[in-house]
Parts: sequence; structure tokens; C-alpha cells
Amino acid sequence: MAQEDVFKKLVAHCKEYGYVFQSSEIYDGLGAVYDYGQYGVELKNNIKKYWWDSMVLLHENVVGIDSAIFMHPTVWKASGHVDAFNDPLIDNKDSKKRYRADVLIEDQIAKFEDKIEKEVIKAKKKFGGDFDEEKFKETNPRVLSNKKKIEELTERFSKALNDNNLEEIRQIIIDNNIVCPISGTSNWTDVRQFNLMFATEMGSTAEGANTIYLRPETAQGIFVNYLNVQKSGRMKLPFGIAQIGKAFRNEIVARQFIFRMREFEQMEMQFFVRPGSEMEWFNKWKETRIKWHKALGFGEENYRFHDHEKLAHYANAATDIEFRFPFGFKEVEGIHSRTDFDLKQHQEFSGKKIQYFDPELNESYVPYVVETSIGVDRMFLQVISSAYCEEELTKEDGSKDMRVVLRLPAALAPIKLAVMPLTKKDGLPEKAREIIKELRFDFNCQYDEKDSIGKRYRRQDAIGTPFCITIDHQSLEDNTVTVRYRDTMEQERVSVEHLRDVIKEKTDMRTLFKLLQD
RNA sequence: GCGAAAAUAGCUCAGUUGGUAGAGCAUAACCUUGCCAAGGUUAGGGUCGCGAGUUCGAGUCUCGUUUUUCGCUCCA
Repeated sequence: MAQEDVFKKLVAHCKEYGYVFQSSEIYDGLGAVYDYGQYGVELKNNIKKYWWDSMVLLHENVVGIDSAIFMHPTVWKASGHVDAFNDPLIDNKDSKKRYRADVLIEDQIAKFEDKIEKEVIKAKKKFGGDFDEEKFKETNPRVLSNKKKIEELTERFSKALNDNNLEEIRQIIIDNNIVCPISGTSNWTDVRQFNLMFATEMGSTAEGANTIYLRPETAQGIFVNYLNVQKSGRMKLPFGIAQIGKAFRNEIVARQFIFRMREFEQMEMQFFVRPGSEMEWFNKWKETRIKWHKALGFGEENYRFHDHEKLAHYANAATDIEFRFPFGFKEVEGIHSRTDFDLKQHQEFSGKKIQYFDPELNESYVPYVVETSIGVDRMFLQVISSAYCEEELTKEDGSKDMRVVLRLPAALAPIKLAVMPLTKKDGLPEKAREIIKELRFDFNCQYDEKDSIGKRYRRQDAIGTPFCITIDHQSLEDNTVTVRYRDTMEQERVSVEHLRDVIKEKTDMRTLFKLLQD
């Protein structure tokens, strides 16, 4: 089956079984916004707990906060989001294609570089072994002219970017005869800029109102609270602050189900370190984080690191953890060495000293930051797309049958067990209710007596319930029940007293945490 | 946002040259069976995405609009 078909089925399954619904569906929906249903919210909460506990419980030098979505507008000036968090876009009127204006210009620069490279290769062939590349580059007139073009273009381009001069960017494109690769024409529209931040107003009167942004990332809430946490928690470097929360980006194109949404949730941890030690911690967190992913058992071959060649303005090292989704390898988590950029910016814009006195060095400095940032919704998609499985079964009479099963890690499954009487009479339902009454404090349980037992098992398979407890006539005699396992479909007879321990052992998040330890 | 395609019951779909909507599955109740999905009876559920236009009459033709899917682009 084609990968896209699997993905389509997964989306349909998420809707049919109460995992994910489109937002405001009865009003035709709202673009790129989704709601989590009755099982979705449980799975999402379990994912968040797995992350939170692995950060805050397992690391004594990591603490959590929960900062507000609204922040002082200057925060976003300091972080660079107001100025840099938008893309200059330009359309070609003939081909109707849209491009990022800055990318078009960068491609043009790359073309000049290619020309130089070609000259060098040509000369190498001509002169053979005793060819002096450096000298050639400094003397050849064609190379020199291209070099000059690159210098001029780069200078003009970076000035236009700095001034946020959109007309000048368009003029650069026209002056350099940059054409659309599809239509081959330079019939361009104006350059337009879309700010990706949602804005609203705070304050009751129009003249007294401030423009407030919905945060496009949770990290800044951590940076502005660095001093509060460090002082009130008597934290010593190195230490980390973790946070889970919603963030908002007004994406021009947002698609691929919950992979890219306008309202999404992040799990971020900013780790503050002594300058100079950041690469050591960057590598350490890389290792810690990939372990966290692999502990879920979705297959080592489905993960890879993607190191960034081009770094954001605030970073000196960056990598992504990518996972093989049904639509290819895509980023789930980012690990960035953000230097002291953010804290320094806030120090400058707020006028408050944001420093750490290091008793070992006997000096004060602005800490460096290593960030791990993962999307909850992407993680959700990773879990559910790995779990989704259409399994072919052979019946006793030899005929083929299909079952859809969500092989969720037991610790993350929304419903841990279903309790079902084999028949609706002879006191079996009462016995089943009795068992649920005992277990509901420890596990999310579900009761089902409708339809044949086989059908009920399949229903639980579809929502990923790892265990089904069945009460039969023997249960009334010797107080034992059968436990049916989702993945193997095998059954085991267990006495009711041991039920709690058996399920607990298999659904406890501790089994995952043990894999994380060194 | 631009280009292409699609939209009929909760789901999958049928619906003839325009003549007032149908199936299977699912859901609910009752009966029957009882360890791996589809036994029987009955019931509920649709102003055919939305809004105009053409027509005596539109699920069907025309235009607009919304949403979804796929490309361009970006990212957690």
C-alpha cells in the first residue's frame, strides 16, 4: 500500500475513534486547527507526562515553570521575532508561482559562485599539475569580475534586509535580471511580508491599548524568568528550566494534519551553562534526547539527526531529530546551542542585569543556553503513526481476516484495560463492575458488554487498549479472569487479587524511565 | 496565499438525457449466540458543503464562496 494511503487511513482512524477532530467541524472547520478527542487528550497527556517526568523528575538540576501566553511586547522585539519572524514573498505574474524573495537573491549569489568554480575547473584542466588555484583566483579577470558582483550584491542585499526595505529587495531582483525558473520572465509583483505572529490588543480603550502577540514559541517565557528561577530556586549552573505550553504561528501554508498547525504545543527545556562548555552540553543533550525517543520502541532505523549547515542568527550549533513519518523523514525535535544571544538581548532591552555569579571562577557572566524543543503534536503524530497497524490474520478455518490495531506503548495508551463479561447474564456483568470499581483508581478502565466478545476485542484493538479482562462463568467459581493481550491476542488466566500488579507492571512509565538511565 | 482536484447519512459510496434521495457498514432497543468482527426484528439519522442564477422543476447545468487533499514555501 502506498504511504499516502496509510496516512489517509490514519487520519480517518483518528477521527473515527475519537483521537483527533478538525476544529469547528460543524461550521466547515477552521484551517490547520485541530481538537483532540476523548482518547486523543489521554494520549497527549501521557506523552506530556513522559517528557515532563523525564526532564524534571529524572534531572535534579532541571525545574519546570508555566509562563503566560501573553508577554510584554518588547519581549518580541528583543527576541528578534517582530523584525525577523516573517518571510518576504514575491509572486511571478506569469507562472503564478510564489517565491521567497531572499531565497531568489541567495540563489543568484550561488550562481556567480558556480561560475567562478567553473573557471577554476577549466583552468585546472588546462594547466595540469602545477596549477596555483589561489593565484589564479586573484588574477583571472573573469573570476575577479564575478567576485566583484558577489560582493556588490551581498552588500546591497544585506543593507536592504537590515533596513527592511521591501522595494529595494524587489529592485535588486529586477536589476539582476532574476527570472522565474518556470516562466522565464521577470514579471514580478511587489514584495510582501507576512508576520507570522498573531496580534491582539490589551487594554479597554483604543488609544490606551497595546498590541500584544500570542507567543510564537515558549522559550522566551523561560528566558525572561531566568533570574526569578535562578534566585528563588538557588539554582547553580549548569541548570535547566522546562516548560510545556501552547504557541501560535500564523503560517501561510499549514497542512499535513497535526504536523503543522496554527495553534500547537511545545515542550521546551532551556539549559543554562558556563560559556565555553556549551558544545559539551549540546552533545550530551543530543544523546539524552535521542534515547528518550528510542525508548518508545518505534525502531532505531526510523530516527536520524539532521545537523544544520545554515544557522539561525542566535545559534552556534543546531541539529534536528527527524523521524520517519508516513510522508517521509521530518523534524520532531530541535536541539540548539543558542549562545548568550537571548539573555543578552533581554539584558539590553530591559536594562536589567541578567548574569550569574560563578563562585568557582569568582566572576559574573551571561550564561550560554542549550535548548531542546519538541512539538507535542508532532510527537503525538509520531506515536500514533508508528502504532497504527493493519494486520492480516488467519482464522481457524484457514480464511483470511483483517484487524486494525494501535500498538501504542502500554505506558502511553489512553485506556489501559477493558473489562467485559463474556455474557450479559448469570451475574457476570455485576462481577465485571465489581472489578472495575477496584481498578479505576489506578487505571483508565472501560466497560463493554455489547456485541460478541470477538467484536469487543477488535474495538479495543482499534483504540489501542493493551489489555482486555474477560469475566466468564469460571470467574464466579474461583475468582480468576482471563487477560487478553492486544499485540499477541493471547490469553492468560489471572486471579483477581493479582490483576492490579500484573497491569501495573506492564503499564508503568517507570519501565520507560529505566531505559533512559545510563 | 497561488495552481489542480474533490465535497450526497457517523463511515464508504450509488443516484440514468434535470422530475422532491438509496445501499452496505456503523449507532440505539429487544431476542438469540457466547473467547477473537459482520444472526434476527425494529428504530433514529440527509433542506445532497454554503449562497446566488438558469428552469414549471436543480443532488444533477452556470457563477461565487467555504473546507479538504496534492504541489510551491516554512517550521516545533
